[in-house]
Amino acid sequence: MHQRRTRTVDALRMEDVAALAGVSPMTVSRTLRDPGSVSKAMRDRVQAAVNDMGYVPNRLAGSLASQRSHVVGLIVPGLGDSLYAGMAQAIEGVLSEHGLYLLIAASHHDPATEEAAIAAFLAQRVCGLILHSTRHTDRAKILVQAAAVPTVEIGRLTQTPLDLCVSYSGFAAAKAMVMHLGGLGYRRIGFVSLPLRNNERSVERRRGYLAGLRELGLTALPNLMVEASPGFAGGVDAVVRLVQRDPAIDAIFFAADVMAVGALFECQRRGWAVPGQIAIASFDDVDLLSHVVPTITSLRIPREEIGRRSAAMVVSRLNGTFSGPRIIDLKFDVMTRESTTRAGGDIAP
Amino acid sequence: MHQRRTRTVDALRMEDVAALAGVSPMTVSRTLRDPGSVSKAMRDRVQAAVNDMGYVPNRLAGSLASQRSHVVGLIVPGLGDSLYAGMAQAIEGVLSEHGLYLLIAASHHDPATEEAAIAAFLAQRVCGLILHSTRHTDRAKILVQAAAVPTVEIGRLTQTPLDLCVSYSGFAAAKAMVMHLGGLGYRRIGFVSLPLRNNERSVERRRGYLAGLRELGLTALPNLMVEASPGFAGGVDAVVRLVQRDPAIDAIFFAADVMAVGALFECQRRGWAVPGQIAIASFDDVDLLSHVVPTITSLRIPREEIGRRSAAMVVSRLNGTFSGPRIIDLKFDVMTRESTTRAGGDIAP
DNA sequence: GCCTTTTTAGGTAGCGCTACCAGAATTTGT
DNA sequence: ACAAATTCTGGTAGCGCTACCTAAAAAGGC
Repeated sequence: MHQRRTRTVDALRMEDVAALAGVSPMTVSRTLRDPGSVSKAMRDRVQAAVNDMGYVPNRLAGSLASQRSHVVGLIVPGLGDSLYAGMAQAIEGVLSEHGLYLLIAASHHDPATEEAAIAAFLAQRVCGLILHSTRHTDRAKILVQAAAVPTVEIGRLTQTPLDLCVSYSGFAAAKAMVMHLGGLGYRRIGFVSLPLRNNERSVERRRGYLAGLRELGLTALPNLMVEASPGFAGGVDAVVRLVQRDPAIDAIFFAADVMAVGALFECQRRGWAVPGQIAIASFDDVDLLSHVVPTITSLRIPREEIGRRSAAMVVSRLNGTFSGPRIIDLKFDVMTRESTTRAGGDIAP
Repeated sequence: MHQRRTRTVDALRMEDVAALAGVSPMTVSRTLRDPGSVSKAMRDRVQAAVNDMGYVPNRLAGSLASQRSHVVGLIVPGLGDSLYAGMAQAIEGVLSEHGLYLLIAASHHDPATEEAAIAAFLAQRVCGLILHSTRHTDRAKILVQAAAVPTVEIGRLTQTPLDLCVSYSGFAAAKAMVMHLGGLGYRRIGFVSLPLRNNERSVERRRGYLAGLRELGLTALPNLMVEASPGFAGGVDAVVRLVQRDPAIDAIFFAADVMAVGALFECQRRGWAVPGQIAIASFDDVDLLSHVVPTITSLRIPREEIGRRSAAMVVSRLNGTFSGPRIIDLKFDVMTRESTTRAGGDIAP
């Protein structure tokens, strides 16, 4: 029984703590995981030894032995976008309350990248998975199903989730906004979305826009629909193109991101009155929208709640206390603000 | 040799793959980790078996056995803030190129919370640590030092890092901006910061402001310095307070976050000309600043580069290829924009 | 062709922890 | 006070992999 690999300056083991406390390693293990199952005397001795030595347990070993990990994987298109960052924040908050940690990867909207991240996370034996995307490669689906780990999809309300889903209806939201604009009297309502290719969320929102128009009895004019790149610049570009195509346009609904804000600024630069000449509405209620002048009408999406609820679902699955629907459809609100005011905005100059 | 815990529907093990491929588990292990060390014939057989079975290796076991993990821990004040999110994004990008994954926790600016996260991450045996804060509890310092894991601090340029540091000088940056404003002819320069208490970064920036004034031969007026809460609202509040205290104020330097933007909007609401009546300058060059009307002069901070460099340092330490200074002082730029134009801004109406 | 050097494959023994069972200590019932 | 029930603690055997070493196979030297 000779020892091959010589232990050098390695970290402390339970055995070391146990020796100092004068108990068996098992008692140390139990004290750390379930203090109630150990008598007070033992518990105190162990705690003292742990503190004295500065012992940090090895959860890798623990997870391997118990077949249970404390890490949840989250895959979002990217962290740079404040929308995803907000969700991640909410998720992290809930998980940390339950002693769980968050492993994060970016998919960059690419299913193949997502698949690689899923495989890597499952190799790390995550105990749960939260995926923003609802489009996955076949192998990704197989991997997730085989791993049999709680998995929540949050980017879009899908009726066929891998496992669980928490989101809102982008269709209903977009439609509601169009109806709202119609109700205010706008008739030539433009629509700006991110590129539709490979983006179910954008497609869904556009369907909502079209449905809204139909219900209002308006015809969809191809001239009034454009795709734009994300960010402020996309909005700048889109508003200019739309006004060129149809100078009589009276409202524009920007179906993603901060494009609406970029458009507003461009209107200010060009001296186009917002509202008055053009009304502007946005999706995704970022903070900025309620601070710009004029404030921008938009859809308030329950971002934080999606984060919290999805994390909570994972937690309850792990506890075995899960009950309730596998698909949760959260509500959104139309936030009416100055940018769509009809009576001719008398905003301070 | 009876088996206690019955293997139920557990995941595949290397042994299973080895059996199918007709080789030993060791060969499977080597094929997966270092394909070059295995003959082509074996390698192909193993690869085929892995693919056929959909085998996902257990990295928990691998890391335990090899004493090497593939996870880096990142602790930031919060993910919601786009500044931190941008850094996290850059870090994730570099790490994923090297087969490393990112574990994230939020400290909420609290050293005790940070300590807990550090302990948890070390328990997960992260192979590297990136900390935004440079203020740590004593125990946190001891833990990090004892773990002997590459650790980079990125929030502030400290001369006494725990291990490594990548940042820029908040002092120099703030001073440079004040000098810039002075050079443009502004004389009553206000300063707005986040609460100074427990925030070294804010304190450092204020020192830079004071040093700048001194060099300009201006006296620091307590009336011109205020603290404000983060976000747009803080800027709104601060600009109003400053103008009330000293209506002759001619410029305001907002030393954090998006406060400058909030202030700009409030000026627009109140009809205060920016620039003209008040010039506005900001810290942290977020995208928004170059899109608002007028665009806002600010300090471009190398956020992404801090992220990339810090991740790269961890990677090179792990490879053993690390060389170079332990402290990296990245440069910043003063981005001159419309909000501080002196000649009386002739920006399109 | 035979022996030495270089590859390549396999066996064994842990990595540090926890599940499970057994045995010791303590409490309770009468 | 003694047996029975109820704690509590300890030993053993893995969890699934990899480091290390040995043995076999292939390649090279004369």
